[in-house]
Amino acid sequence: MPPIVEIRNVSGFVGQEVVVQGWLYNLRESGKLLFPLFRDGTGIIQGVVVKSAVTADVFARVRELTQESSVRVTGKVRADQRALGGFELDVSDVEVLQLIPLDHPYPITPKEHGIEFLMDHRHLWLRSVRQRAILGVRHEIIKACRDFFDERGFTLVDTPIFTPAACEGTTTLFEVNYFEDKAYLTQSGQLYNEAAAAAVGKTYCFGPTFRAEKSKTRRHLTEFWMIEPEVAFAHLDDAMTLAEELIAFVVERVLARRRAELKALERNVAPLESCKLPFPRLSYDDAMKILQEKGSEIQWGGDFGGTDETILSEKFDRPVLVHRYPSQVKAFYMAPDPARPEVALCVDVLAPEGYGEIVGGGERLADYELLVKRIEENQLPRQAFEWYLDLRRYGTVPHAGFGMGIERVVAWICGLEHVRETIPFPRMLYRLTP
RNA sequence: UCCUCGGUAGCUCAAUGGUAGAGCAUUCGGCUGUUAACCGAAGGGUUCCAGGUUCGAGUCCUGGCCGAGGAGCCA
Repeated sequence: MPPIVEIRNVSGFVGQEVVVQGWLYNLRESGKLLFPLFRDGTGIIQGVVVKSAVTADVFARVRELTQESSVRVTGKVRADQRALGGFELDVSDVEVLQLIPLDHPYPITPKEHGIEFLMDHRHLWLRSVRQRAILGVRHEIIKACRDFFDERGFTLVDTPIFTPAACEGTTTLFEVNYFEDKAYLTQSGQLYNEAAAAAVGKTYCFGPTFRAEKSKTRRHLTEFWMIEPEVAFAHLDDAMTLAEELIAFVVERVLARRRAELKALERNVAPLESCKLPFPRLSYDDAMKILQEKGSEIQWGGDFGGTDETILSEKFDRPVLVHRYPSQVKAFYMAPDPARPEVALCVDVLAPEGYGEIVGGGERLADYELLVKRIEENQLPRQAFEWYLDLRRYGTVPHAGFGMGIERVVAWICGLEHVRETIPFPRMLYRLTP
């Protein structure tokens, strides 16, 4: 039996008989010729079936193949200028694993579809060229993040998904029954990261996070993945440097290894290629001046809206770091600036091209008394945070970190309109299936 | 939660209150190099649901369901 070959590897088998296992992507016909397109998850290759060269049985089997029917195809690989990938398969035999019947055909045709239809068929939509490209870039981004931290001596410490209380107290949590108790799905691993940082020095976690906010925009999911580093003895500037180096590393990695996917997505790579270090840094105060000059209604003390973020990011050709927001708009655990206690030692990174905030973080409040005060001011249940206060009772040190939302990074790097395409099975305000 | 828009063939969409249509997909026929193939023919409808107005409703009115875009909030 000829070797089973992945389509992406056929170039090494020119002139040889191989077996390709996959699905029928499309079928064109011209008289006594059939041009079936096969895909196997690694690529697409066009088969050629000449009526006079195969048995009537093989010809008939290929001719009646329906879209996405599963097959095992035997044929000889041939280089051909006319073929899309440069290679074709001269089919000699086809084993049909499943012929999808005509009375319930594969629903996603190679033509246009609306978003509701596609989202309802997300489990099948993933098979399309475009979605596969996005999955590939997402994989590369996650791998790059992990490599970045691993190469710098960080230890991955997983944080829990069931949590007893709000991490930040500001956003809405998903509540679940936990035997006789209530539990909440995590909205950030950060508080646990701070414990881990005191254990291993440099840590990061990577996992799903949940927000029960009724946000309905192109930037929001109710379940999304976040990578969160936390470093003991680090200050705001260290966190900012770490964040910009991470982003630059990820972009460079995708450009180096996923050009084909970016091309399939018709992504203009010029804006990505300009993402060189260092990134511009802007204080909240300076950002405010820019926004007010541009006619924004925003007043000092308020957080930026989506339009404000777009105005700011359009001023630069690479991500911009905005630091020292007013404490009142930031979480209780943010350290105040000793020089100006009304602002927090925090940073947001805004992606270019209007993609908005991809990173949020900063220096944490290390002082026990101040942290107690902030917990009380925010009317958070003190008891739930006793373990967190322990971190300030037993050898507290300055420390800083941030969280980076993977889906927004994928959307930006791929140049997508909406984050719903960046995650295999998006969970949104009005979308829980499939 | 609020604002705006939408729901008609498998899909994408048309249709002054007056016979429900097109393109694509599907099936059949034609073509020995097709590239979202092309050419010809055919089949395909509970117009989201429930009421109401009208001689007559896909179209107008009321309520509901579902979805999309945006706002606020966030990554």
